[in-house]
Amino acid sequence: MQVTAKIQQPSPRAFQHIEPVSISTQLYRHLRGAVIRGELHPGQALSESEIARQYSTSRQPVREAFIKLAEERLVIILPQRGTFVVKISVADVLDARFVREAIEVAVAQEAATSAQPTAIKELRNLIEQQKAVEHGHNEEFLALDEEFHRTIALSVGRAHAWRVIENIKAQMDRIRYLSLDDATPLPLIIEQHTRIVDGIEAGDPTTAAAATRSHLREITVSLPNIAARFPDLFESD
Amino acid sequence: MQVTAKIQQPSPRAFQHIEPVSISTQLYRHLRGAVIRGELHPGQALSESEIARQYSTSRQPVREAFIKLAEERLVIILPQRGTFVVKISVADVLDARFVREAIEVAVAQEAATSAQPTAIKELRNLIEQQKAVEHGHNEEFLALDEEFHRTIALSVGRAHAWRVIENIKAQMDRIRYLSLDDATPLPLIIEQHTRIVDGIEAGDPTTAAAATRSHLREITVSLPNIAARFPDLFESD
DNA sequence: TTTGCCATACATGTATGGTAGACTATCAAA
DNA sequence: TTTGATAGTCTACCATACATGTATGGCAAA
Repeated sequence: MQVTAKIQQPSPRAFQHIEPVSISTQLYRHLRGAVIRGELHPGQALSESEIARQYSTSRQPVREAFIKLAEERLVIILPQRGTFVVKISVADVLDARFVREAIEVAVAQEAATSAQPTAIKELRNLIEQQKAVEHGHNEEFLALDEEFHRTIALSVGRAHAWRVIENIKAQMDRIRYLSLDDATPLPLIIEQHTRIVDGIEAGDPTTAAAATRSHLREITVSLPNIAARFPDLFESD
Repeated sequence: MQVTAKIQQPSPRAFQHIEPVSISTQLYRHLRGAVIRGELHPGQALSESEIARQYSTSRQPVREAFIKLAEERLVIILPQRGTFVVKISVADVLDARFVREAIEVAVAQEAATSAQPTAIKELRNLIEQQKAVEHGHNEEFLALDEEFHRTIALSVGRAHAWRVIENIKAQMDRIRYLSLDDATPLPLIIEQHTRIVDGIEAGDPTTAAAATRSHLREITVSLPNIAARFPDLFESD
């Protein structure tokens, strides 16, 4: 007799495959990075066929990459007119920052009450790596910075929360790349990171929250200056 | 002599057009609603060609609608295998709820300090409409519920925050549609809404925050029961 | 000079055919 | 009974052609 497993649907396998990254996904990642790093300028027109030529592919994968970028508000698709890198909006960045603060503060509080020692060790380690970044290697620092924040979120199992933050960060990182040299000094950022971990390790949600809050408010200081320095890259709002 | 306006980029017009909604966008909205309402069952396979036939269009718009749904984690696209309505994951819903609480609590606090009287009037009005919903017309109530939360966010200019919540809500609403009849009683929800507005009107961020928090925690009570009642619709995690 | 029409080029949107990979059913061999 | 090979059929992915709306420059008329 056969045990008939009730297969209600041709549902996806539990096993994961080594995902073959499609062309459209590769394009998406590539273009996303270029927009965030400012290599593609806010306001610049992107052409499906032009990019298809550049990457020796057809328009379709490019088009699908555009759709994903548009979902993330990094480009805007105007039907029958063109696709453009969205200009940065001061109001939008501040709104995004607000959301990020709300989420990360909540995550920090949670971490302070339930983070494992291994996670704290990992965070300390990341801070050491941040200290070791040589002057001028800002991109390297940005990667470590992102990993720091991600580690906190994942340490308390908040993968979804991190996914949301990841999108929001894209908008904020565009600002950081504009002011790589004269933004908040790295030692100050590192000190703020240290205070956050201190709060978490001490099991003190209030301190961890406050440290996270003040850390994430740095951008509100530099943003107006940057907007004034690069008026062409910003929405006139 | 001609005044040459410096047109630096072929940037998009400031004027908005009446957007001609593309087929792929229509499909996206349609399918999104169907997934949230549970008309398309978690785990169910969707086929590009099948849906294209149903809506008398080609596969391409369907495909692009799928991509947007996948970005929202409502479907999962497995290359060369199929596209499936994602099963509901208890852990994911709880994680989404966590994020939503973080954002909406922050918004409520802000509203308590800076909401305009017209906004409060609008909120009171929405509550009255909620009271007027006849027994059994739950979909109508859900729409008013969504408008209530959106109104709070927009009253303090947090459009971006609302956009994030809108995505998150999709996951949570799938649960609500599963338990339309025996979920939290409507009068209780209305009372919670009232407490939130009371806090906002009183200019008391602490009360507004607390009211929002407990309101958004309702789902944690009903979720386990629902998951136990519809095991097929949930990820086994 | 200004205005309005129109040809042209270019944009995204849609339709369709082909390809490679993944699953299933079938059947032969052990 | 179990295993393995294979043909057939499904899928998403990509390439290409066509449809349709938009921007623009030239040119004739006012």
